Amino acid sequence: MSPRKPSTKDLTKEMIINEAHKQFITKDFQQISMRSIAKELGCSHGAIYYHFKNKAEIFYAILSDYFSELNNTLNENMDGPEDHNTKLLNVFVGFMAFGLNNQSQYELMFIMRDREIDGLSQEAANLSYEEFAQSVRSLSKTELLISDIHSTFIALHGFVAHYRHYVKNYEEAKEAVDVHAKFLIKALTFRE
Amino acid sequence: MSPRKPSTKDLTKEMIINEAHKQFITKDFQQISMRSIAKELGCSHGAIYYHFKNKAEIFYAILSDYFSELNNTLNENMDGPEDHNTKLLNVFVGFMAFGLNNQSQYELMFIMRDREIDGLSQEAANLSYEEFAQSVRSLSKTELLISDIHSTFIALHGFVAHYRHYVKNYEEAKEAVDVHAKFLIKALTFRE
DNA sequence: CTTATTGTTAACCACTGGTCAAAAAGGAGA
DNA sequence: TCTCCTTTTTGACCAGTGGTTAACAATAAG
Repeated sequence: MSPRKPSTKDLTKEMIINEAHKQFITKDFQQISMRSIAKELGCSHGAIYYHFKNKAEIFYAILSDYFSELNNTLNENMDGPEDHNTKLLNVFVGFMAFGLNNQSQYELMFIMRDREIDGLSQEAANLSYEEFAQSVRSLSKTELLISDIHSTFIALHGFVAHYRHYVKNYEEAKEAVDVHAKFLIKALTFRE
Repeated sequence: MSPRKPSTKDLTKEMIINEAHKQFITKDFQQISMRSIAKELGCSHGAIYYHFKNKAEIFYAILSDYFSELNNTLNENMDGPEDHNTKLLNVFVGFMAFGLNNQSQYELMFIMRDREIDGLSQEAANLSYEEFAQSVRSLSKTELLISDIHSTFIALHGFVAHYRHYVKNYEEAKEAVDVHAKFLIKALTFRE
Protein backbone atom coordinates (compact mmCIF):
# COMPACT_ATOMS: atom_id res chain seq x y z
CA MET A 1 0.00 0.00 0.00
CA SER A 2 2.34 2.69 1.22
CA PRO A 3 5.59 3.15 -0.65
CA ARG A 4 8.87 1.71 0.39
CA LYS A 5 10.42 3.12 3.52
CA PRO A 6 11.49 6.69 2.67
CA SER A 7 14.73 6.64 4.62
CA THR A 8 16.43 3.94 2.60
CA LYS A 9 18.87 2.34 4.95
CA ASP A 10 18.90 -1.21 3.73
CA LEU A 11 18.19 -3.75 6.37
CA THR A 12 21.10 -6.08 7.00
CA LYS A 13 21.59 -9.21 9.03
CA GLU A 14 24.03 -7.29 11.15
CA MET A 15 21.52 -4.58 12.03
CA ILE A 16 18.98 -7.19 13.04
CA ILE A 17 21.44 -9.10 15.17
CA ASN A 18 22.66 -5.91 16.79
CA GLU A 19 19.17 -4.88 17.74
CA ALA A 20 18.25 -8.34 18.98
CA HIS A 21 21.48 -8.45 20.92
CA LYS A 22 20.77 -5.06 22.44
CA GLN A 23 17.40 -6.20 23.69
CA PHE A 24 18.89 -9.52 24.80
CA ILE A 25 20.85 -7.75 27.52
CA THR A 26 17.76 -6.66 29.42
CA LYS A 27 15.15 -9.12 28.18
CA ASP A 28 15.09 -12.84 27.64
CA PHE A 29 14.35 -14.85 24.53
CA GLN A 30 10.63 -15.05 25.13
CA GLN A 31 10.22 -11.40 25.89
CA ILE A 32 11.82 -10.31 22.66
CA SER A 33 9.49 -10.40 19.69
CA MET A 34 10.10 -10.08 15.99
CA ARG A 35 7.82 -7.07 16.13
CA SER A 36 9.81 -5.36 18.90
CA ILE A 37 12.99 -5.79 16.87
CA ALA A 38 11.28 -4.54 13.71
CA LYS A 39 9.76 -1.59 15.51
CA GLU A 40 13.11 -0.45 16.85
CA LEU A 41 14.64 -0.94 13.41
CA GLY A 42 11.82 1.00 11.75
CA CYS A 43 10.76 -1.81 9.46
CA SER A 44 7.98 -4.34 9.35
CA HIS A 45 8.50 -7.61 11.12
CA GLY A 46 7.98 -9.46 7.86
CA ALA A 47 11.16 -7.93 6.48
CA ILE A 48 13.23 -9.71 9.10
CA TYR A 49 12.04 -13.02 7.74
CA TYR A 50 13.79 -12.23 4.52
CA HIS A 51 17.11 -12.25 6.35
CA PHE A 52 16.44 -14.95 8.92
CA LYS A 53 14.21 -17.93 8.54
CA ASN A 54 12.89 -17.62 12.08
CA LYS A 55 13.42 -16.16 15.51
CA ALA A 56 15.67 -18.98 16.64
CA GLU A 57 18.11 -18.36 13.82
CA ILE A 58 18.70 -14.80 14.99
CA PHE A 59 19.41 -15.90 18.50
CA TYR A 60 21.58 -18.76 17.45
CA ALA A 61 23.81 -16.27 15.67
CA ILE A 62 24.08 -14.29 18.88
CA LEU A 63 24.70 -17.32 21.03
CA SER A 64 27.72 -18.44 19.07
CA ASP A 65 29.42 -15.23 20.17
CA TYR A 66 28.64 -16.01 23.76
CA PHE A 67 29.98 -19.53 23.44
CA SER A 68 33.21 -18.02 22.15
CA GLU A 69 33.29 -15.61 25.03
CA LEU A 70 32.82 -18.43 27.50
CA ASN A 71 35.60 -20.44 25.90
CA ASN A 72 37.87 -17.40 25.93
CA THR A 73 37.23 -16.78 29.60
CA LEU A 74 38.15 -20.35 30.24
CA ASN A 75 41.38 -20.13 28.27
CA GLU A 76 42.38 -16.87 29.89
CA ASN A 77 42.23 -18.59 33.22
CA MET A 78 44.46 -21.34 31.91
CA ASP A 79 47.58 -19.42 31.02
CA GLY A 80 48.78 -17.36 33.91
CA PRO A 81 51.37 -17.40 36.64
CA GLU A 82 49.13 -18.97 39.28
CA ASP A 83 49.53 -22.49 40.54
CA HIS A 84 47.30 -25.26 39.31
CA ASN A 85 44.90 -25.21 42.21
CA THR A 86 44.30 -21.48 41.93
CA LYS A 87 43.72 -21.84 38.23
CA LEU A 88 41.23 -24.59 38.82
CA LEU A 89 39.37 -22.37 41.24
CA ASN A 90 39.39 -19.56 38.69
CA VAL A 91 37.99 -21.86 36.03
CA PHE A 92 35.11 -22.83 38.27
CA VAL A 93 34.45 -19.30 39.43
CA GLY A 94 34.77 -18.05 35.86
CA PHE A 95 32.12 -20.41 34.62
CA MET A 96 29.65 -19.44 37.32
CA ALA A 97 30.43 -15.75 36.92
CA PHE A 98 29.77 -15.99 33.20
CA GLY A 99 26.44 -17.66 33.80
CA LEU A 100 25.33 -15.14 36.39
CA ASN A 101 26.45 -12.14 34.38
CA ASN A 102 24.78 -13.32 31.19
CA GLN A 103 21.65 -14.93 32.51
CA SER A 104 19.43 -14.60 29.48
CA GLN A 105 22.18 -15.92 27.28
CA TYR A 106 23.13 -18.73 29.62
CA GLU A 107 19.52 -19.79 29.76
CA LEU A 108 19.43 -20.26 26.01
CA MET A 109 22.89 -21.82 25.91
CA PHE A 110 22.46 -24.45 28.58
CA ILE A 111 19.01 -24.39 30.12
CA MET A 112 16.29 -23.92 27.53
CA ARG A 113 17.93 -25.46 24.53
CA ASP A 114 14.80 -27.38 23.58
CA ARG A 115 13.16 -27.43 20.20
CA GLU A 116 13.37 -23.67 19.85
CA ILE A 117 17.04 -23.07 19.37
CA ASP A 118 17.38 -26.72 18.35
CA GLY A 119 20.45 -28.85 18.00
CA LEU A 120 22.77 -26.15 16.74
CA SER A 121 23.39 -24.66 20.13
CA GLN A 122 23.56 -28.09 21.72
CA GLU A 123 26.63 -28.83 19.65
CA ALA A 124 28.30 -25.64 20.81
CA ALA A 125 27.40 -26.50 24.38
CA ASN A 126 29.03 -29.91 24.04
CA LEU A 127 32.13 -28.30 22.61
CA SER A 128 32.29 -25.89 25.52
CA TYR A 129 32.05 -28.81 27.88
CA GLU A 130 34.88 -30.65 26.14
CA GLU A 131 37.09 -27.63 26.53
CA PHE A 132 36.15 -27.37 30.18
CA ALA A 133 36.87 -31.04 30.78
CA GLN A 134 40.24 -30.82 29.08
CA SER A 135 41.21 -27.82 31.18
CA VAL A 136 40.22 -29.44 34.42
CA ARG A 137 42.06 -32.61 33.51
CA SER A 138 45.27 -30.75 32.74
CA LEU A 139 45.09 -28.71 35.93
CA SER A 140 44.78 -31.70 38.19
CA LYS A 141 47.83 -33.15 39.83
CA THR A 142 46.34 -36.63 39.81
CA GLU A 143 44.53 -38.55 37.13
CA LEU A 144 40.86 -37.70 37.41
CA LEU A 145 37.86 -39.85 36.63
CA ILE A 146 35.99 -38.48 33.66
CA SER A 147 32.80 -39.07 35.61
CA ASP A 148 34.10 -36.81 38.37
CA ILE A 149 34.80 -34.05 35.89
CA HIS A 150 31.35 -34.48 34.47
CA SER A 151 29.75 -34.34 37.89
CA THR A 152 31.71 -31.20 38.61
CA PHE A 153 30.46 -29.53 35.47
CA ILE A 154 26.90 -30.49 36.32
CA ALA A 155 27.35 -29.05 39.79
CA LEU A 156 28.55 -25.75 38.34
CA HIS A 157 25.63 -25.71 35.97
CA GLY A 158 23.32 -26.36 38.89
CA PHE A 159 24.70 -23.36 40.69
CA VAL A 160 23.94 -21.00 37.85
CA ALA A 161 20.54 -22.56 37.18
CA HIS A 162 19.65 -22.11 40.84
CA TYR A 163 21.11 -18.74 41.68
CA ARG A 164 19.82 -16.91 38.64
CA HIS A 165 16.50 -16.77 40.45
CA TYR A 166 18.02 -14.94 43.38
CA VAL A 167 20.76 -12.66 42.07
CA LYS A 168 21.18 -10.29 39.17
CA ASN A 169 24.89 -10.82 38.61
CA TYR A 170 28.06 -12.48 39.84
CA GLU A 171 28.83 -9.71 42.30
CA GLU A 172 25.71 -10.47 44.30
CA ALA A 173 26.67 -14.12 44.73
CA LYS A 174 30.43 -13.74 45.02
CA GLU A 175 30.74 -15.50 48.33
CA ALA A 176 28.41 -18.35 47.48
CA VAL A 177 30.27 -18.89 44.22
CA ASP A 178 33.54 -19.14 46.08
CA VAL A 179 32.17 -21.59 48.60
CA HIS A 180 30.69 -23.80 45.90
CA ALA A 181 33.90 -23.76 43.87
CA LYS A 182 35.93 -24.79 46.89
CA PHE A 183 33.49 -27.57 47.68
CA LEU A 184 33.99 -28.96 44.19
CA ILE A 185 37.75 -28.71 44.39
CA LYS A 186 37.65 -30.59 47.64
CA ALA A 187 35.47 -33.24 46.02
CA LEU A 188 37.80 -33.57 43.05
CA THR A 189 40.92 -33.65 45.14
CA PHE A 190 39.75 -36.39 47.45
CA ARG A 191 40.94 -39.85 46.53
CA GLU A 192 40.01 -42.88 48.57
CA MET B 1 -25.51 -17.18 20.65
CA SER B 2 -25.94 -20.89 21.07
CA PRO B 3 -27.81 -22.11 24.12
CA ARG B 4 -26.08 -23.39 27.22
CA LYS B 5 -24.32 -26.68 26.83
CA PRO B 6 -27.00 -29.38 26.67
CA SER B 7 -25.21 -31.98 28.78
CA THR B 8 -25.21 -30.00 32.01
CA LYS B 9 -22.26 -31.31 33.97
CA ASP B 10 -21.31 -28.33 36.08
CA LEU B 11 -17.73 -27.31 35.73
CA THR B 12 -15.73 -27.70 38.93
CA LYS B 13 -12.26 -26.70 40.01
CA GLU B 14 -11.47 -30.36 40.33
CA MET B 15 -12.41 -31.13 36.75
CA ILE B 16 -10.23 -28.32 35.51
CA ILE B 17 -7.27 -29.38 37.60
CA ASN B 18 -7.69 -32.98 36.53
CA GLU B 19 -7.67 -32.08 32.89
CA ALA B 20 -4.72 -29.70 33.25
CA HIS B 21 -2.91 -32.38 35.21
CA LYS B 22 -3.63 -34.95 32.53
CA GLN B 23 -2.13 -32.75 29.86
CA PHE B 24 0.75 -31.86 32.16
CA ILE B 25 2.06 -35.41 31.94
CA THR B 26 2.85 -35.18 28.26
CA LYS B 27 3.12 -31.43 27.71
CA ASP B 28 4.81 -28.61 29.56
CA PHE B 29 3.36 -25.45 31.02
CA GLN B 30 3.79 -23.41 27.88
CA GLN B 31 2.31 -26.00 25.60
CA ILE B 32 -0.90 -26.24 27.60
CA SER B 33 -3.39 -23.50 26.85
CA MET B 34 -6.56 -22.45 28.58
CA ARG B 35 -8.30 -23.23 25.32
CA SER B 36 -6.92 -26.76 25.10
CA ILE B 37 -8.17 -27.45 28.60
CA ALA B 38 -11.56 -25.96 27.81
CA LYS B 39 -11.84 -27.86 24.57
CA GLU B 40 -11.23 -31.19 26.27
CA LEU B 41 -13.68 -30.25 28.99
CA GLY B 42 -16.30 -29.23 26.43
CA CYS B 43 -16.66 -25.71 27.73
CA SER B 44 -15.51 -22.28 26.70
CA HIS B 45 -12.15 -21.07 27.92
CA GLY B 46 -13.86 -18.10 29.51
CA ALA B 47 -15.65 -20.41 31.93
CA ILE B 48 -12.34 -21.51 33.41
CA TYR B 49 -11.65 -17.94 34.45
CA TYR B 50 -14.68 -18.08 36.67
CA HIS B 51 -13.01 -20.81 38.72
CA PHE B 52 -9.38 -19.72 38.48
CA LYS B 53 -8.09 -16.22 38.21
CA ASN B 54 -5.40 -17.21 35.71
CA LYS B 55 -3.38 -20.02 34.22
CA ALA B 56 -0.71 -19.90 36.91
CA GLU B 57 -3.27 -20.52 39.62
CA ILE B 58 -4.29 -23.82 38.05
CA PHE B 59 -0.75 -25.01 37.83
CA TYR B 60 0.16 -23.88 41.28
CA ALA B 61 -2.61 -26.09 42.60
CA ILE B 62 -1.12 -29.01 40.72
CA LEU B 63 2.42 -28.25 41.82
CA SER B 64 1.62 -28.39 45.49
CA ASP B 65 0.74 -32.05 45.02
CA TYR B 66 4.08 -32.67 43.40
CA PHE B 67 5.92 -30.92 46.20
CA SER B 68 4.15 -33.26 48.61
CA GLU B 69 5.11 -36.23 46.52
CA LEU B 70 8.74 -35.15 46.50
CA ASN B 71 8.71 -34.71 50.26
CA ASN B 72 7.08 -38.10 50.71
CA THR B 73 9.68 -39.79 48.55
CA LEU B 74 12.31 -38.19 50.69
CA ASN B 75 10.73 -39.35 53.92
CA GLU B 76 10.20 -42.87 52.65
CA ASN B 77 13.90 -43.11 52.07
CA MET B 78 14.54 -41.96 55.60
CA ASP B 79 12.86 -44.67 57.61
CA GLY B 80 14.03 -48.07 56.57
CA PRO B 81 16.42 -50.79 57.66
CA GLU B 82 19.35 -49.62 55.57
CA ASP B 83 22.44 -48.05 57.04
CA HIS B 84 22.95 -44.31 56.93
CA ASN B 85 25.16 -44.26 53.92
CA THR B 86 22.75 -46.31 51.84
CA LYS B 87 19.92 -44.04 52.90
CA LEU B 88 21.89 -40.99 51.92
CA LEU B 89 22.48 -42.51 48.51
CA ASN B 90 18.78 -43.26 48.19
CA VAL B 91 17.88 -39.69 49.08
CA PHE B 92 20.15 -38.36 46.36
CA VAL B 93 19.00 -40.89 43.80
CA GLY B 94 15.40 -40.32 44.83
CA PHE B 95 15.64 -36.60 44.19
CA MET B 96 17.15 -37.03 40.76
CA ALA B 97 14.71 -39.80 39.86
CA PHE B 98 11.80 -37.57 40.79
CA GLY B 99 13.12 -34.76 38.64
CA LEU B 100 13.71 -36.98 35.63
CA ASN B 101 10.38 -38.76 35.94
CA ASN B 102 8.40 -35.54 36.29
CA GLN B 103 10.27 -33.23 34.00
CA SER B 104 7.51 -30.78 33.17
CA GLN B 105 6.60 -30.52 36.81
CA TYR B 106 10.19 -30.24 37.99
CA GLU B 107 10.74 -27.46 35.51
CA LEU B 108 7.96 -25.41 37.05
CA MET B 109 8.95 -26.35 40.60
CA PHE B 110 12.63 -25.51 40.46
CA ILE B 111 13.68 -24.22 37.07
CA MET B 112 11.16 -21.78 35.62
CA ARG B 113 9.67 -20.39 38.77
CA ASP B 114 9.87 -16.82 37.46
CA ARG B 115 7.07 -14.31 37.36
CA GLU B 116 4.60 -16.80 35.96
CA ILE B 117 4.00 -19.13 38.84
CA ASP B 118 5.25 -16.39 41.19
CA GLY B 119 6.39 -16.60 44.74
CA LEU B 120 3.95 -19.24 45.89
CA SER B 121 5.88 -22.12 44.44
CA GLN B 122 9.17 -20.61 45.53
CA GLU B 123 8.07 -20.97 49.13
CA ALA B 124 7.26 -24.64 48.59
CA ALA B 125 10.63 -25.13 46.94
CA ASN B 126 12.41 -23.61 49.93
CA LEU B 127 10.47 -25.87 52.24
CA SER B 128 11.45 -28.90 50.20
CA TYR B 129 15.03 -27.84 50.44
CA GLU B 130 14.83 -27.47 54.22
CA GLU B 131 13.49 -30.99 54.51
CA PHE B 132 16.26 -32.25 52.26
CA ALA B 133 18.92 -30.46 54.27
CA GLN B 134 17.57 -31.81 57.54
CA SER B 135 17.57 -35.35 56.19
CA VAL B 136 21.11 -35.14 54.93
CA ARG B 137 22.30 -33.67 58.20
CA SER B 138 20.73 -36.44 60.24
CA LEU B 139 22.12 -39.15 57.98
CA SER B 140 25.68 -37.99 58.24
CA LYS B 141 28.01 -39.54 60.77
CA THR B 142 29.95 -36.33 61.16
CA GLU B 143 28.80 -32.74 61.56
CA LEU B 144 28.37 -31.28 58.08
CA LEU B 145 28.85 -27.72 56.93
CA ILE B 146 25.56 -26.22 55.85
CA SER B 147 27.35 -24.85 52.82
CA ASP B 148 28.32 -28.39 51.84
CA ILE B 149 24.74 -29.52 52.07
CA HIS B 150 23.68 -26.59 50.00
CA SER B 151 26.31 -27.30 47.38
CA THR B 152 25.14 -30.89 47.27
CA PHE B 153 21.57 -29.85 46.66
CA ILE B 154 22.66 -27.52 43.89
CA ALA B 155 24.66 -30.33 42.33
CA LEU B 156 21.61 -32.60 42.36
CA HIS B 157 19.53 -29.84 40.84
CA GLY B 158 22.17 -29.38 38.17
CA PHE B 159 21.96 -33.03 37.26
CA VAL B 160 18.24 -32.89 36.63
CA ALA B 161 18.45 -29.56 34.83
CA HIS B 162 21.12 -30.99 32.56
CA TYR B 163 19.91 -34.51 31.90
CA ARG B 164 16.32 -33.60 31.14
CA HIS B 165 17.58 -32.59 27.73
CA TYR B 166 18.94 -36.02 27.06
CA VAL B 167 16.67 -38.57 28.72
CA LYS B 168 12.96 -39.09 29.07
CA ASN B 169 12.98 -40.65 32.52
CA TYR B 170 15.10 -41.93 35.39
CA GLU B 171 15.50 -45.36 33.84
CA GLU B 172 17.42 -43.94 30.91
CA ALA B 173 19.93 -42.22 33.18
CA LYS B 174 20.11 -44.81 35.94
CA GLU B 175 23.87 -45.33 35.77
CA ALA B 176 24.72 -41.65 35.50
CA VAL B 177 22.47 -40.89 38.45
CA ASP B 178 24.27 -43.47 40.53
CA VAL B 179 27.68 -42.16 39.59
CA HIS B 180 26.71 -38.59 40.40
CA ALA B 181 25.19 -39.56 43.74
CA LYS B 182 28.32 -41.42 44.71
CA PHE B 183 30.46 -38.48 43.72
CA LEU B 184 28.48 -36.25 46.04
CA ILE B 185 28.66 -38.70 48.91
CA LYS B 186 32.39 -38.85 48.46
CA ALA B 187 32.52 -35.06 48.51
CA LEU B 188 30.42 -34.84 51.66
CA THR B 189 32.29 -37.57 53.44
CA PHE B 190 35.71 -36.08 52.86
CA ARG B 191 37.04 -34.03 55.74
CA GLU B 192 40.40 -32.35 55.59
C1' DC C 1 13.90 1.05 -22.05
C1' DT C 2 12.88 -3.36 -20.60
C1' DT C 3 13.72 -7.20 -17.48
C1' DA C 4 15.24 -9.73 -13.51
C1' DT C 5 16.70 -9.59 -8.90
C1' DT C 6 16.62 -8.09 -4.33
C1' DG C 7 14.10 -5.97 -0.35
C1' DT C 8 10.10 -4.54 1.91
C1' DT C 9 5.43 -4.03 3.13
C1' DA C 10 1.06 -5.09 5.03
C1' DA C 11 -2.52 -8.10 5.07
C1' DC C 12 -3.28 -12.45 6.64
C1' DC C 13 -3.12 -17.03 9.42
C1' DA C 14 -3.57 -19.60 13.64
C1' DC C 15 -2.50 -19.16 17.87
C1' DT C 16 -1.93 -17.21 23.04
C1' DG C 17 -3.77 -15.28 27.94
C1' DG C 18 -7.16 -12.50 29.59
C1' DT C 19 -11.71 -9.52 30.07
C1' DC C 20 -16.52 -8.79 30.22
C1' DA C 21 -21.44 -7.79 28.95
C1' DA C 22 -24.96 -10.62 28.19
C1' DA C 23 -27.47 -14.50 28.58
C1' DA C 24 -28.72 -19.00 30.29
C1' DA C 25 -29.66 -22.22 34.24
C1' DG C 26 -31.46 -23.25 38.39
C1' DG C 27 -33.57 -22.50 42.81
C1' DA C 28 -36.82 -20.04 46.10
C1' DG C 29 -40.98 -17.88 47.05
C1' DA C 30 -45.62 -16.33 45.78
C1' DT D 1 -47.01 -21.15 36.87
C1' DC D 2 -44.67 -16.76 37.10
C1' DT D 3 -41.55 -13.79 38.86
C1' DC D 4 -36.98 -12.64 41.12
C1' DC D 5 -32.37 -13.56 42.19
C1' DT D 6 -27.86 -15.75 42.11
C1' DT D 7 -24.52 -18.65 40.13
C1' DT D 8 -22.40 -20.20 35.79
C1' DT D 9 -21.35 -20.01 31.21
C1' DT D 10 -20.83 -18.14 26.77
C1' DG D 11 -18.58 -15.99 22.96
C1' DA D 12 -17.23 -11.74 21.15
C1' DC D 13 -13.44 -9.01 21.90
C1' DC D 14 -8.58 -7.18 23.07
C1' DA D 15 -3.73 -6.99 22.43
C1' DG D 16 -0.28 -9.67 21.63
C1' DT D 17 2.74 -13.73 19.49
C1' DG D 18 5.56 -16.30 15.39
C1' DG D 19 5.19 -17.12 10.76
C1' DT D 20 3.67 -16.80 5.54
C1' DT D 21 2.92 -14.57 1.27
C1' DA D 22 1.05 -11.71 -2.65
C1' DA D 23 2.10 -7.54 -4.22
C1' DC D 24 4.96 -3.93 -4.98
C1' DA D 25 9.16 -0.71 -4.80
C1' DA D 26 14.17 0.00 -5.58
C1' DT D 27 18.00 -1.16 -7.91
C1' DA D 28 21.02 -3.17 -11.17
C1' DA D 29 21.72 -5.77 -15.66
C1' DG D 30 20.73 -6.60 -20.43
